Parts: sequence; C-alpha cells; structure tokens
Amino acid sequence: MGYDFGKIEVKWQKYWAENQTFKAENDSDKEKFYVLDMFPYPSGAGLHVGHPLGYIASDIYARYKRHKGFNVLHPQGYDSFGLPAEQYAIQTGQHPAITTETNIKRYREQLDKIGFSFDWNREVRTSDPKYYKWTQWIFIQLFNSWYNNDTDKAEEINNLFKIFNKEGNANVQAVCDDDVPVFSASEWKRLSNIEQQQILLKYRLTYLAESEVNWCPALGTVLANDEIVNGVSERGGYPVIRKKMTQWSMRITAYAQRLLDGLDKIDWPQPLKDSQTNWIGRSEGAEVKFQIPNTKFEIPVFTTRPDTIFGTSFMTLAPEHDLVPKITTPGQKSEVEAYIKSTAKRSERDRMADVKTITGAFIGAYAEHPFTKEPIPIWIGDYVLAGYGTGAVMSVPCGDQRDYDFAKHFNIPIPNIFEGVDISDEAYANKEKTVIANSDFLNGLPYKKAVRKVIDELEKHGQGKGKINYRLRDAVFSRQRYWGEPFPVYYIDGLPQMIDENHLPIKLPEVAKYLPTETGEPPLGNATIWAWDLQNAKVVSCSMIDHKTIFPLELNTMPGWAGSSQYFNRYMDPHNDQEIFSEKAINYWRAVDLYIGGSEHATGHLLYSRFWQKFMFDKGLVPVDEYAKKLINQGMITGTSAFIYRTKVGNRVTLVSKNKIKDFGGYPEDSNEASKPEAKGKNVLQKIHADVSFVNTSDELDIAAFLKWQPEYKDADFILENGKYIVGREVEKMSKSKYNVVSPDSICEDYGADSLRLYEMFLGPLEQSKPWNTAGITGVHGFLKKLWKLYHSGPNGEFKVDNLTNPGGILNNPSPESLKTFHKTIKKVEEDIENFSFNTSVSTFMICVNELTAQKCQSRTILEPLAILISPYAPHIAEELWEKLGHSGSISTIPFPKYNPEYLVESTKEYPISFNGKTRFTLELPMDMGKDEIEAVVLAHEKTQQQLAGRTPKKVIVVPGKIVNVVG
RNA sequence: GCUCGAGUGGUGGAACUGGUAGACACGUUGGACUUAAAAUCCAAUGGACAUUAGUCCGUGCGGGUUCAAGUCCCGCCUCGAGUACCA
Repeated sequence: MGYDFGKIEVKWQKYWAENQTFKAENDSDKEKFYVLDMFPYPSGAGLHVGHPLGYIASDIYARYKRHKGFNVLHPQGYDSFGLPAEQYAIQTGQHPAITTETNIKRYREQLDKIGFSFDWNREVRTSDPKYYKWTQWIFIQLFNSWYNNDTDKAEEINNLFKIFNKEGNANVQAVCDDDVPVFSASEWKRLSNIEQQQILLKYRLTYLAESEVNWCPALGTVLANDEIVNGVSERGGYPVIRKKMTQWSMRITAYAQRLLDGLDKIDWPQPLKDSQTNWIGRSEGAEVKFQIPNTKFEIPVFTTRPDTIFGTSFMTLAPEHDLVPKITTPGQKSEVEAYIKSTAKRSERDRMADVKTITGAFIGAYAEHPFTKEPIPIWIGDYVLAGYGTGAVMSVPCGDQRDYDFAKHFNIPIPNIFEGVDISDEAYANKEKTVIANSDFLNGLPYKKAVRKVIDELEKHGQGKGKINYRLRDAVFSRQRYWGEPFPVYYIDGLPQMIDENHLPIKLPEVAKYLPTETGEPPLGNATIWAWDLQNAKVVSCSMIDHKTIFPLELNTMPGWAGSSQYFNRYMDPHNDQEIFSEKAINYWRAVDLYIGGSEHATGHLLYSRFWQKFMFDKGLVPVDEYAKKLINQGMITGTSAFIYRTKVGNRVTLVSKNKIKDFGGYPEDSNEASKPEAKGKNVLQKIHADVSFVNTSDELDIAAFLKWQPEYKDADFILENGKYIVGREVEKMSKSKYNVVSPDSICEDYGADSLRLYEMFLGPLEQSKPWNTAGITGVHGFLKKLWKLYHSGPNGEFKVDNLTNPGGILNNPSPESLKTFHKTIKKVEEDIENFSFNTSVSTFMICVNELTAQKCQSRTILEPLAILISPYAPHIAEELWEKLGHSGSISTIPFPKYNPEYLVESTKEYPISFNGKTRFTLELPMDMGKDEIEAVVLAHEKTQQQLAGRTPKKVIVVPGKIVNVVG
C-alpha cells in the first residue's frame, strides 16, 4: 500500500473541519499563545506558491506550540476593502461586494487544501459591516481625543474643553495645529459654539484640514505618489497637479517619539525597525525666529545646525509658503508668481527626479538676523519642501551643500564661519570637526558647545528655542473611493459631527456609478440615499437635506490601512456586537506572540497599527502598547520564467532552441552582444515568455501544448537540439503577465499538501527571497514516501504495527543507535523551530528517516513520537500514521516528545589534535572526560610526545566534544 | 547620495559561541532491477595532479589578528532591498 497523499489529505482536512480541532478557547487553564499572519487581500488572481510561505511557517509554529501544551490562537481573515475590486466595478458595473465574495471563496478553497490549522470561527473581513462598525467606532474615539504632552498620552476632548473654560489654552501642552491662537478663559467663552468647535478640531487626534495632495482632474481623484509616473497618472497618462484639499487626517505625529521608543521593546527585524526609525526621522536642533522689520510677520525656521547661524547669508522659503504672497515686494511680484506657477506644475516626482537643476526667485523682502540685526534677503526655491519643518530654512551656504549650490547659482555671498577650512569648492558639513569662527559669542567653540550656547541665547531673547523635529507627517485619512469604510460623520454648518455610537455601523450605500462624480465629489455622492436624519438616527434620501434635522454625510471613505490597524485585537472576540472586544478576552490574549508577514508594510500598516494600539492603550482599552512581541518578515518567492527565442528567416517565423542560438548566428536581445553598436542589423532574437507549465524539469518545451496555447506559432519553424526545444530561464517576480506563476493547487494535486509545506520550508531561510523551482520538490516528496515506508515494512505492505501481536513482528526495544538518531533529531528539530530555521529541520528529518531505515528501526517507542515530531510540518501524513498506530483522535495536541540527553552522550569521541595548524592526528577519548584529564592524556600520549619533541606545551586548548589543540 | 542586508560547488542552500568547509536536496554521470519506460535502490560528484594510500589549491578581491578565519578587524568590488533635495 503506497503513500496515497490525496486520499489522506482530504480525509484529515475534513476531520479537522468537522471536529473543530483548531478552535481556540477564550477560557482555558493552558497558557496562551497567539500566532498571527498578515491577512490577505483576496485578489481575483488567487494564490500562487509564494503567498502561503509565511502562512506555512506560522502554521508550523502554531502546531508546535499546541504540542507544547499551549492554548493557541491562530486566526485568519481577509483585508477585503481595496482598489482592484473597485477598478473591476468601474469597468464592469459588478458590485465589489460580489467579486470580493467570489474571491474569498476561492482563497478559502486554496488555503484549505494546504492544511492550515486556522480557527475559522474567528474569521474577520474588513468589508463586513459587523467588522467595520468597530473601525468606525475607533475613528469616533480618536475624534473625541487630544494629545496631552504633559501626561504624554491621549485624553478626552471634554477635559480640554473644561480646561479652556477654566483657564484658556496658555498652559496647555498639546499636539495641535500650528495656527492655534493663545486665548484666555474669558476670550474662549466669548466665542460662538462654531468657533469653539473649529478650535477644538485643531486639537483632535483625527481632524479635518487642508492638505496638499496629488489631484488628477481627469480621473477626478487623489493619487498616491506611487500611482504617478513622470508627472502623469499611471492609469491613463493624465496630468496630475498638486492641490490643496480638505481631508481627514490622523495626528500620528503626536505619537512620533513613542513610536520610536517602542521599537526598543519589541523583537522585530532590525532592517524593519531601521526603516521605521528612518521614516519617523527624528532630528534635534532649534527653531529660530526671523523678524521681518516694519511688518508684523516673522518667519520661524528649523535647523539642525543652530551653531552656524552667523553664516546665514539668505533665507529660502518653499514656494507654497503662506507668507510668500504677503511679503513679496511689488517689484518682484511678477517674477515670483511666474516661478510659483512653474513649480506648481511639477509633480512631487518631477521635483525628486530633477534635484540637479537649481531654481528660485528673490522675493524682494529682507528678514533681520536675530543677533547681528543685519538684513537677510529672502528667496523662494523648490529645494525647500513645504511639508518639512516650517517650510523655511536659514541658508548657510558654507555649511550646507544645497545652500552652497543655490548661493553660487544666484551669486549670493558665502561667508566662512569655520576655522581653518577652505570652502572655495564646496560646503563643509563635518560637524564633529567644526570649530566656529567669525561668529561673535560662538568663536572658538566646537559644534556641540556652540549649539548649546546659541539655544541658550535664543531662548533668552525670545528668538527661538531648542526643538526636535520629525519627518513623519500626519496621515491623510480620506479617499475619494467607493470600496472602503464610510465615515460615521455628518456635517452641521460645515462642522463635522460624529454619529452616535449606538447607530453604528453606517453601511456603504448602493451607488449607480463607482467613479467620482464630475463635480469632484467622491463616489458616495452618486448614492440616491446618503444623508443623516438626526432625529430618527438613520441614513435617508439626499433630496430631503434641510440642514435642520437632516444633514449631509461625509462622502469620502477611509483608506486601506484603516481596517488592518486593529484586526489583531478583534480576532480575540470577533463576534462581540456590544464591544470591540471584551475586557476578559483582551486581558487573556493580550498581544500577538508571533507575527509573520511581508516587510513591504514597514512604513504603512506596521506603523499605523502601532499608532492605533498606543492610542487604545492610552484609552485603557488594551493592556499593552505594543501589540506584536515578535515579528518575522518572510522573503518573497520569485518565479523562474521560461523564454523562447523568436526571429524571422525570410518570411518564416523561426523559434530557436536556447543552445542553438549561437549556431544560428544570433543572440538574445538582452545579451551583451546585442547592446553593442556592431549588433545593428545582425540577428537579434526576440525573447518571448512561454508559460512555465509547458516546460518540464529539464527545461524542455512541450511543443504541442505550447502551440495549443499560442496557435499563432502553428506554422513557425522550430530549430531543435537533439530533437528537443530547450527554453531560456530567468528569475523574475512571480506574475501572471510573465507566465511564471505556479499555483499551490497544482502542486497539491501532483505531490500533496505535505510535500508543498515541506518544500516551501526546505527552499531556504524563511526571511530570504528565493526563486521557486518545482523540480526540487521530488526530494521532499521522496522523503515522505520513505517516511511512509518506514512505518510499513510487512511483506504485503500491511501496516507494521499490525504485526504487534505477531511475535517477532515488532521490536519494542529500540536499538541504541536508533535511540541516538531519534533523540538527536528531537533536539535539533526543537531548536530549529524555536529559531525559525525551518529549512534545516527538514534536512534533519531526512537524515533521521534515512538512518532509521538503514537501522531497520521497528520500534513503536520511536515511531510514535516521530509522527508527533513531524506533524507540524506534514500534518496530514502524521495524523494518518498516528491513527495507524492505533490511536483515535487528532495528533495535534499530543505532547511534543522530549529528548533524553543521556542518549546523546557518546562513549568515545575522536579528538583531532593539531600543532601549529599543520600536523593533525586524532585521539579517542571518553565524552565525559574533564578538561584536566584530557590535558593529562594528551600529554601522556606517545605521539604527542613525539610531536612536542621534548618541548613543554604552552597551553592545551580543550573544547569538550570538539577538539583539542596543543600549542608547542 | 544615504541606510540596511548579502556574496560559499552546475543549482537551492548547511556550518551553534573562530575548531575536519560544502550537511541535506536538486541536477549530472555510472550501475542494479526491467523487453522498455516510469518508480525504486546503489555508487561517484568543489578544482587540479596522483587515480591504490596521497598531495596541493579552494567560501567576491586585497591586507591583518590567531596555533586555527566562511566566521573577527581594516580597505575595496559586486549584487539586492528600502529611502531620497529632511535644512
């Protein structure tokens, strides 16, 4: 009886589903362990073999932890709001909910075939109103909060309101908009309700504000930076302009420092931490105020080099800076306006790509140096970004290369304030070696001391202060899309109001069209019913808006990251319709113990979700402020594309086999030869992707199948080698358009899910990216067959354990060498799982089974625990063998075997001995011999004596079990 | 440009704190069993000379530390990922 993986896998998958084998309880005496995957977006293309890599790794770990006696939470769900479903809807009119449902079904089928131990009772979908009710709920909590820098946490907005009533805002240390005026309690009370609300909005953790976005008028929507190529939209090639729009934003900047500090507490990959650190971009320096004489204006700038303040020879503002129109002199007006117009046309990307060209304009105004009181000309230039710092810089050309280049270009003086440094060719930016000169009270001071001194002086004169600036910006939270969470917001007199929590969720309305309306309103503007009836607390028809009891609703939807920022906590109590999760559930599960997912979310999801978690922590809703203790980034699995080479001979299309190209007098179009000028007019062969499913493991193309797929080559000539057409191979990203996609379904069908699981792990280290190559799977598949055989040694292939009652059939006493083999394996496998070295443990299994087979191991004492050991990796075959061994029920919670160190002790061990790194011989010594004893034996050894030739050894290096080294 | 990571056979990759480099697997070659193929099993497989027994060279390049370096230090080269006028 052979290894019939198909039958076994169907049987056990059905068993697990029927018996709810992997259901996690919120009530358990066992210790908890939470293993989380990043939930997938269910795309129409289905899964390819690259997708489940992380899921397999986390599944192995989850199953291992179950064997170790933990109550394991291992959930899965779908991040089902998103662009592709909406694009599809725009093209076909098909409702995104329908395509999403279809895709989820397909995903589920594919996932089930791989045999994951997910607790599907806890499935969540971000597009499900029962789920996004709580996304909307969190939004309301954020709206009702402000960030108090004194207590360093988020607090109720009502408290702020009370403080304003009592004493105004002079003593409030809050993270808020820059333009909040200082007011007293009496001034506050004199404000109208609307004015008060407008001020509170500047403090709320989610707020409405004008921000600059990439607007594509033709598409009628905002585009992200990566949706724009060379200044035009990626889709359609329409022009994109930068435009100010009123948008919802999240005040993530309030948490910048805590997001940085938190990184020290969590076990995440260093590169990922680095990229978050980078993204937050903390820099220390000072804010300096420059007055503009004879006006009420002052320009604050941020600088990391306040020590160079006496080197300031001009100021530069971002072209979009608010003050520019106000302070430009009439004589410069036309030039300045022309410049602003020309920069506004350039997209962010253009600006980035073209950093070499120096442009700018003098605006005619002068600021006053805070110390020397000398006039400083004010320029605008697009090397200064509106969104960073204050959008203005004090330009110190001797100390900053960009300022230097700008000064050179516009003939602005470059005063030197560094001692003993030549700045005739370039700026001098080495802070550590800086000694300041020509700088009044700073002369002779090194960088650090000078910085401190300047900040002291600035503060004394009210001209500035020490400041920490962050690169991180508040996150824009509005999208002009249909397929996302609606905001629980309506407007009275243009002011946003939260819908009462009791009326959530606010469900997405049906719309006629999924594109934004022509007036620029988001798709929800196309809904026939989409307004808020305050009295009756329900969504009603647009035509009835009277602004008295019926009010307009927010038409934007939330961005993709909204739904994924708290899903890990919702899994703990996913069916709770009273609370986002119960206190009991969150206090039991607390945090994710192991999170596995891709590094592409480093500065998106993984940052936003940490932000929300910290907010939830401040509100006392969660017990920990970092939700994932350990995180692992699995690498990408790339595809191995296949190419055919096409050319024309006369009028005939000719396809040339790879190794015949040279004989044919040609070369592939991307080869070195083809790029040389002499290649012109020579025989350059076009490379065309062939579907990898028509290519066998020896790179031979199945011509018949290929022609069926691409009938246009029916009449082509094939130039073969040895009767075969050999394709070219290249590693590329796995993608439909490259015809190199391998689906897990076909692998499961041909080799089984257990082979797929083992092979994905065997391919290489989890965190590395590596190419898929189906050919190699025969190795692990062969291993599973050997494993099966190990348990089936009878002459007719009957199960070996059936012979248990048959005298002489089964030896219950394993041989010492089998015990050694097996206990060695337990130790290694356990260590490997704990270190996430899944690839090497697969090798360990292979060695183990090979050795046990060679040793003719027939012992139940070994074969039983071996099945457990292997079950996290290959659960189906393990369950089947476990059953054949006479057990009922699932193997999944049977305790993991323990190794006995006694079996690992070797009685003697060969110790290689070397002298001066050259001469080597070995001694056989008992394993348990101590250091001194070994030394004595080594010295007494005849050969050692010869080698030492009468000299006394300086030292004997002993590493028990490893090596002995004698230094003569 | 900056930050991080990686360079080991024909290929994917092993090698724990420096301690017999190339585990395990793919591929290739030869053999067994077969009418044949598949499947299975056995053997060889870093390179060069010797082909019994051995010797020398080998972890991107050049130095260094050490009895001993893939591993540690210094200087380069190449590739990959992220980020980009951040004042």
